[in-house]
Amino acid sequence: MLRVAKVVPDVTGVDKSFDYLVPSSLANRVEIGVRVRVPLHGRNVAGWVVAIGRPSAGLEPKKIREITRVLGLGATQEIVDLADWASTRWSGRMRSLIATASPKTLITNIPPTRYTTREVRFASIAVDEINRHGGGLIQVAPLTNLATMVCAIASDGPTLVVLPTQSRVKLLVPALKANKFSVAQWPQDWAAARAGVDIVVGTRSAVWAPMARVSSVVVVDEHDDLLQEERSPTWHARDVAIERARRSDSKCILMSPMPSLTAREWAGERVVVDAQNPWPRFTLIDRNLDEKWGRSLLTSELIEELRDNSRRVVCVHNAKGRAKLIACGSCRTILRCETCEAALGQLDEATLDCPRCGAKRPIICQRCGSSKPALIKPGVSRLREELEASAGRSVVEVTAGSESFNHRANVFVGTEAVLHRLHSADTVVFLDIDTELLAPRYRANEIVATLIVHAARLVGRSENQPRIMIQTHSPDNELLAGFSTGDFSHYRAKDRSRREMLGFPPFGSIVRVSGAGSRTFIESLSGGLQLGSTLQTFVHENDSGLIRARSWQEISRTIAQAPRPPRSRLVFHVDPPRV
DNA sequence: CGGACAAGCTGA
DNA sequence: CAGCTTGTCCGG
Repeated sequence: MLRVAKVVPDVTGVDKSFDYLVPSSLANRVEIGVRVRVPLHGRNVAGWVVAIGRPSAGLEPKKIREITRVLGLGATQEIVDLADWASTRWSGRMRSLIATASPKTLITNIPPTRYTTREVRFASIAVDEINRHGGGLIQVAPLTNLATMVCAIASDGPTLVVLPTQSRVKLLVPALKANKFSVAQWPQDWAAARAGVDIVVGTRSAVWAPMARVSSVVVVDEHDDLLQEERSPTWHARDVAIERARRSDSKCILMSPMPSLTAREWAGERVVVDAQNPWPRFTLIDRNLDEKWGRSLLTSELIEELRDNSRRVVCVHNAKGRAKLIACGSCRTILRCETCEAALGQLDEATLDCPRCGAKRPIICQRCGSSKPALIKPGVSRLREELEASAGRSVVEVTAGSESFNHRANVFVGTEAVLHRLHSADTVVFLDIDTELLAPRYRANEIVATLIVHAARLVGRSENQPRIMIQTHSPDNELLAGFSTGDFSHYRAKDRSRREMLGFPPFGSIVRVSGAGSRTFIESLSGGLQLGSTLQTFVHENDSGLIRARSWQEISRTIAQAPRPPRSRLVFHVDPPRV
């Protein structure tokens, strides 16, 4: 019986596999996942072997060409299968997923394995408990020592650790090595990871690392949206980790000080709270109470803090992409959507509309009934000068773009980048958390939580009464209230029921469709709705649009089966971080 | 994607 | 009808 290798070409725009004969000279090197060179349409292209089997039906045997060369190692059977699942889950192409798992340079040899045997077994009560559950969610404190916990997990077998940022990878790797574990940093130590080491560590792409054996897959700060790929396919490292562990019968351990709803739903009863280090002290500042309400970001409490020369203060103000807020002209309440609480935008003279869920209502304040709106747009250009004037000491501006700045200064102001660029502070002040909180994203809450976790870590090492100050017009917001009381149960219940009602993930699935032909494509879907379908569609003016359904399976099936309009180039963003 | 090829258009 | 553009299809 004729056997062929199915090859996915490494060519953009080609989304299928092609059959090739395996010449006997290469027979011992051609296996699932390897990178090969093949003739395709008169060109020689690289690609990956994704299966070995019988030729596709209807293909004339004499048309089948031979693999030209084996270039090097790529993915493994496990990763190819996982990529196949993910390409369905996020309606994307195999190519980008397998490429993520492959080495950036040609690698042909696997070095010897380096599993160490240790006399010391690292212990952690939380890890022991999560191991008894066979994996789950560890709700850590923001300052929990990560290396200790990973050492305990890795005492149980080869471990894959996924972190949101490169800076945390760089901190963790030496700490693990210091404890005599063999560590491969992804992606630079690709060969070592593939061969087998105690711990593989990397950012989100590491979840695709081919490894000889895995006994635990750990996702650190699983709430962080950096774990999701922005471009299509919009795979999320947390979800890939869960599936990878499930398929390989290993443990998936999610860690976060502010677990996402998805993680909590997945874990169910398998939650361990590790709260050895508490959160820093939170102060909510109600901007509504300030005399110069709505104009100045400088509340009296902030000014008091700035004038205390013993404190190193970091002010966070996300100026980029900030939306205008509409407030009530008489009672000063921010006009919000009654359904989902996002800040409303103004559609025309008389109508407000919700950029998050699409609800519309006349301009009437939900609190006092006034129909007189007022626009708030806090000035940003003079913010640093204003702070400096109030503080009576120099204030340094830090942005993602600013090359160097004076680290010895003691008051800083910047966008959220300031939280990453500095290493210590006594106080972090969120000058205006509302623009984040009320942003038209269904995960706005989680993004705010991520910012506050960063802040907690920044002040974490302070010996000088670390604190986080949050200026807001919405002090009753459940999330903010949760931070100030330490009790998030109310927030979680509300967040869950709101998302369930609106059908947002994980209680439903949303796809943004863009690219040529998306309008036609979406309209054809809504035309042929079948009985029992939960599909909803919406087309924007710019021809991109949304498809929603009760599950990603229904979304995936619909996208796969629906005919593509001619000349279309559709791009799907499934369950993206922002809609 | 990018090459092949067919169909459509133009000017002599 | 050669020479060119535009659109569609297909690759093993």
